[in-house]
Amino acid sequence: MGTTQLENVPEPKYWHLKTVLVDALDSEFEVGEILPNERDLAARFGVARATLRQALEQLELEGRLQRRRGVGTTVAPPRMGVSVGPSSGSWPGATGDAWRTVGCVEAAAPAAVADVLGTDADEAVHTVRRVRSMGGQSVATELLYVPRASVPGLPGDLTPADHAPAVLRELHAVELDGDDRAVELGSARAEDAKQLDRLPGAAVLVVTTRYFSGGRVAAVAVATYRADTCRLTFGDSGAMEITHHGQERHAAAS
Amino acid sequence: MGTTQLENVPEPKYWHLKTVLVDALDSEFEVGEILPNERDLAARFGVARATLRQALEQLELEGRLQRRRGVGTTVAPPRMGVSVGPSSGSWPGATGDAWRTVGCVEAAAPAAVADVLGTDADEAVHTVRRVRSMGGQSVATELLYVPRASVPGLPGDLTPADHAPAVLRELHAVELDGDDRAVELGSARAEDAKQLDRLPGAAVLVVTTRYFSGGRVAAVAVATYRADTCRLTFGDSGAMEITHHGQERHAAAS
DNA sequence: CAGTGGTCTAGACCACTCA
DNA sequence: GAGTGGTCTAGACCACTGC
Repeated sequence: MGTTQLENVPEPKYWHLKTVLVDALDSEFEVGEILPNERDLAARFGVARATLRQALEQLELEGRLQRRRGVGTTVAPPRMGVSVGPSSGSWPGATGDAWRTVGCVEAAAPAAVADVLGTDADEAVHTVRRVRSMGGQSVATELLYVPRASVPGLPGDLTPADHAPAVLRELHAVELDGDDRAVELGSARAEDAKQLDRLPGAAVLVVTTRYFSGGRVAAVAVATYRADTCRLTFGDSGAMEITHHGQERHAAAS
Repeated sequence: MGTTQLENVPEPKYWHLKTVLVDALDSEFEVGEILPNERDLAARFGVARATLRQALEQLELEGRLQRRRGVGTTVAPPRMGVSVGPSSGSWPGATGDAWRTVGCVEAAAPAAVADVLGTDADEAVHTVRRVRSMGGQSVATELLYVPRASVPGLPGDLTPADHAPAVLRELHAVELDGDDRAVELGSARAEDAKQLDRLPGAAVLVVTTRYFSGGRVAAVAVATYRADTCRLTFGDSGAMEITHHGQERHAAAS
């Protein structure tokens, strides 16, 4: 037959929608500009709102859009480059680091963390919560787990206000042999989402850092970064520090 | 009034569903076991299929589930730890690295890449495509961009089969000053998705590596890793290499 | 209060895998 | 061809923001 198989693999509508929207974003919109609302956009493209939303969700995941309930959808600025190490041989909480301590409790760590620390699953560890801000917005939250055995000199009677500083101070007295990092995709738990100004379940990059001392894991930090707004940079080697503020975005051909 | 505000913040159904499913996964299912189909699950929980799917999607994103069209939904194994550097001062394609070269073309790089390389937007660069496998499945694809200026000794007449090896060979003759990495969230383009055995749009971790030589960026690699199955590890410092094969998963309390 | 994005429903059809 | 997940629709209501 003469059928030339023009479109045997019709791509999904939301996928095509995405490319149309990306083109529009690149050519007709400025950063911070507000898009028409979802109902209007869906009508304009002749699709159901759910389909339009599927496209918007992916674009938000890719850091191209920012949506806020009750407000609207805006064009997002390029992702920020956030340095996550190596820490050049220093403990967290060293003077001048990018984190702000917001509290500290003593409680059992999650099973996965206790596993890495080598502590018992129900053993209480110092848990310091910290927040990292850049450009006026919170980009990450962190839980730093420090077993009691790693800070033997810590006094027993501490006011809540003194707890976190004391743990960090004791930590700095320990010799740090090195550290180790892993990055994976996660979704924000309710508590983290709140501090990151996102909804629960939002995509986050989870950075797990192991701090070694005396051949053991002396502390573990689990940091969750907003995946929509952050690009994590690992400044290995003594190479130049270019901050890459490209005018263009990822726009590879399919 | 005596109303004690029992549930002023009703969490979404899909969110609650997720926690129920995670508990079930942890207690009643084995890795690789196949779940009931979506229509049955939705009926069992008394929700619409779309709502059930919203929960499954997040669990798949978190690497807890694996869904395959025409087959079913299975319980995923823990994420693989994949080492992504630092490269200990060696170029890509060194003997013994984890990648398999699948082709090489000479074409204009995406704008974002040309920006980093410092080449003209329409300047053709050598583009080597590679694939990384672990445990019998493809976990990442990579495009390595090498400007002509970085491999001046490359002969002009190359068969397609010789192209990639020749580029890598020339590269190895260049002195490598250091490298640099950034990680961000992306979604798989059609071509990458195919090689990763995922659907287009699947969540991926994009690792951008800059290779420095002579004070310039001599090459750039853009690698996309399956976000559902991979945990990227950065083995900084000479610290011990623990491969962390925890029996327990992330299970932090809300 | 009007307008926004977030959640949810109850269907339908399609693309794919495998027996 | 039966059964699976993937896409899509046309509604509805809710939670939140800001005027």
